[in-house]
Amino acid sequence: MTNKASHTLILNNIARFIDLTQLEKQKYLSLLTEVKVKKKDFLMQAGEITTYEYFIAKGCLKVYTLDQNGVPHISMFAIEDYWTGDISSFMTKTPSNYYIKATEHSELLGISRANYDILFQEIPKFERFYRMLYQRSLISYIKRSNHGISLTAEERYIKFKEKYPKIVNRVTQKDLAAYIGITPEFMSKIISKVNRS
Amino acid sequence: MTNKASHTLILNNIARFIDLTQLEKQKYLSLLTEVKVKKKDFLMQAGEITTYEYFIAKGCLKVYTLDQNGVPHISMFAIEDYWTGDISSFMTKTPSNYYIKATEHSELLGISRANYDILFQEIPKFERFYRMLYQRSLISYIKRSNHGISLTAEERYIKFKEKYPKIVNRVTQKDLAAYIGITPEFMSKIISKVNRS
DNA sequence: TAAAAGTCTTAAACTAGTTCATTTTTTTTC
DNA sequence: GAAAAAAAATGAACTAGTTTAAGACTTTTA
Repeated sequence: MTNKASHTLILNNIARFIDLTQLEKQKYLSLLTEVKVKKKDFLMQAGEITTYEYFIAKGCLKVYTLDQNGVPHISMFAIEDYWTGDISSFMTKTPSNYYIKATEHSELLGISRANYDILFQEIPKFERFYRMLYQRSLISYIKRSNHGISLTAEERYIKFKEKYPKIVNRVTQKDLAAYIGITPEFMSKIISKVNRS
Repeated sequence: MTNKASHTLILNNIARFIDLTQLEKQKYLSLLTEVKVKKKDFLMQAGEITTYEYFIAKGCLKVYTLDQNGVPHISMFAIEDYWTGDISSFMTKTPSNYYIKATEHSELLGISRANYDILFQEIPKFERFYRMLYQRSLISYIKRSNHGISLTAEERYIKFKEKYPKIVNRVTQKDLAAYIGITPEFMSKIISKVNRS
């Protein structure tokens, strides 16, 4: 993937919510850093203070925590045209509880915390962009937190397939289980049951 | 509660993130509507398009959905100094799935969708305010959705008590169960177990 | 391309949480 | 302040999801 392709992708993503002049586009792109992550490599690990937020131009990553027993719980899968990172660590400058690992070779555009602050000073329109981006994420996390406490595992799996048809076949069943919040064994049973019926 | 008290409260809430001039404060307050809700009355019901977002000056409300079986699932309890509503319905102008009911006599300040749009035109600083407000909410919902799939009911109850000590004694056990995501019977068992130990 | 490592499946025994039914306690209402 | 309604407690029978273990299949690596 050339520079150009990832730049087009991120500018289109931003154009959903705000219009930028040519100059603003150039300024914005100049604040970004290109990052490549090989499959199975970490973009970040728990304990670190996250100094970047990322846009995914290509690839797939999983964002997860490990509980007291070392069991992983996946917060999100991030694919092309998604944003990821640990917004809590990024904003509060405190150590993260999250790991972000590439499940495929991935190409990202990152913005540092310093540049994120500069961005709002130089192009205040970005307050609106992030206001709308966070608003949308909020809506989907509110829904997800409700599903977590009100639906059965089978219902959560069916919802996931409906909402993320592109992701469901791109990740392992084990990772899907860690996202749905069940054991891989039970995930296996659910999938064979749902496919049977 | 006088006008003044609720105005002071909401202006302080906003001052956490942005500074307003006297004129801006007046302009902002002029865009708000006072609403009172009696205990057990609805602020809104599923099926309606939500045209207001609310700041709670006094009281306590529960935001919940009903599932296929008519079982309630509480998304949040909103008390003084919190914001509430259905951000999804409010933004997309589509019918809500949520009910909001006062569990105590409550006094709110509401902003209509029309005034919300005017607000950003007249005082663009509010983009920043909402960017930061949504960012914070997002952080706490990301955490909550993780807890829903990774913690036991007892652990979720203990976390809730730690995070919301002011709310835990203000709502019924039944509503707490609907928030934690378990039956009232099992909530009762957990509470007697936790208090015993 | 063989070996190693990881993933998926299946099944039996187990546990966290539900359901249903009944009684006691607290809150609401007239 | 008595009666009615709602909330909380308790217990027995049940079910969704876990644990442990073992074998089959697939992917990665040298």
